[in-house]
Amino acid sequence: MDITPSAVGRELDFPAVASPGSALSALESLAVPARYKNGEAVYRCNDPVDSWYRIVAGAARKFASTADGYRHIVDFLLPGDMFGFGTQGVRPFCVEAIVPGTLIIRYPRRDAEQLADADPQIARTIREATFDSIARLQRRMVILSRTRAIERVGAFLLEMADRGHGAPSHTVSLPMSRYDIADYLGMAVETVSRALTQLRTRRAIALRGVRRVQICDRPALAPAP
Amino acid sequence: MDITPSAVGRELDFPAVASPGSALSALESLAVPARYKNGEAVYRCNDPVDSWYRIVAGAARKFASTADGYRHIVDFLLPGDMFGFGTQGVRPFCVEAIVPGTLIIRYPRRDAEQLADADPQIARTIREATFDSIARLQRRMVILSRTRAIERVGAFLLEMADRGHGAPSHTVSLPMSRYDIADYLGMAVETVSRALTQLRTRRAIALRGVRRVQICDRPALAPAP
DNA sequence: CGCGTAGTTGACGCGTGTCAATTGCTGTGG
DNA sequence: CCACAGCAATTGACACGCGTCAACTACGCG
Repeated sequence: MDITPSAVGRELDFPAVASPGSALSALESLAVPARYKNGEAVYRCNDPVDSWYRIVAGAARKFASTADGYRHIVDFLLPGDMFGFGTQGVRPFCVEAIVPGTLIIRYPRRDAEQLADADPQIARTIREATFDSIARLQRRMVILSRTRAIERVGAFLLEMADRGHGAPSHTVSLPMSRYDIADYLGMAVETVSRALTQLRTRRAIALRGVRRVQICDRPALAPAP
Repeated sequence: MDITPSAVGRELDFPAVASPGSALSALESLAVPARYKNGEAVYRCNDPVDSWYRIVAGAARKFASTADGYRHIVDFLLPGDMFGFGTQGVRPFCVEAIVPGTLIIRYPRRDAEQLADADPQIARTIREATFDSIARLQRRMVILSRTRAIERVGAFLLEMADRGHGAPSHTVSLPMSRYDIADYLGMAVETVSRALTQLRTRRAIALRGVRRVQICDRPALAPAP
């Protein structure tokens, strides 16, 4: 169910993201860190929006579930990502840790907003963080619109490779299960598995352990046939 | 696809806030209006980000095109929507008008950012609108992840109905072509057409003209089957 | 009136979802 | 330390929905 101990160690050893400038250090004075078990909820759907978050180590999934038991993962949260932004109302999604010992920092929303109001530099930092998250979302929409399963999985692997901070880009560690990947890409688990083996037989990737992928032929993963 | 991480700038769009107040009227002093013909480009991929935009009348499409001729529409821009926001880098997407005589207002970016830095109220307004934009994008991702064609089309119609400002919510006007809808939902044109006729035979919708849809059975369009 | 594009409908093959069985891995308890 | 339980992951068989190719209709414009 969990990833191998060695992989866990690597994830947890991730250094805190370098804070750009002194602006963020003011924000850091509000930080409230916490650890989460595998599957534990960071916040739930319909909870009030009273905090913003940043993930330091481990991984989490942001998802929506419909009445008919259908679940869709909107985003995977990796070390360095900020999430949970919002000003009022309630959470439209749930967030759960998917790696044991996931470390997440919480910023009380009201205090953070006061800081942003007082310091244009902080406001600008927050603005750019949300810009990043929107750019990521739009890129992902292009990926999701792809109809072919192999193209989706290939693009997903490339996305994870590019998000893997610091690590050599040709080996990707996938902290999430195949089921999570399936709910993320909007397809069946079996199709994810089949796409991976097909990519492997094409020598585009190689599996180093179940949740470690080595990218051998990067252009083969890009959608242009 | 040609959306390489390095090429992706920072861009976002969000609907105009309902309560502009005095803050936004300061922004309005920077406004530069212009009209566009059908298919005319507002800006192109890789253009520098030197302006923000707001659409007043007509409609436009924001899309990415890949080397293999594949095109994906990331967003439809309707009256009231702001778009083209970003701080640096180049445009990751193109924007084209899809209705003749589309009226779009342009805000020079540097001046607008200075306003945001000087006035926390403007910064907050932009920030909140950005959060809304993220919520909308994530909601759309849930729609796109649906595998069934009818569910996608149904959710799309509901989305357009909810975005239809002021108009009675049970009749939706679609300013875009079937091809645009197909590229937006990530499926073939024929499938869009078939889904519409199937929804029509189910008495869920009725076509009042080719691009006017009356919603008869709203729950039938909702994703729970 | 004829042309061009948008839109619809039909036929057919393939890819993907579904159901089912097997293997592999992890953590637990004897 | 081993055996077992339980889940993750893979692989196979099969039906069906969707993409593709094609033909036809509807509408607008010169």
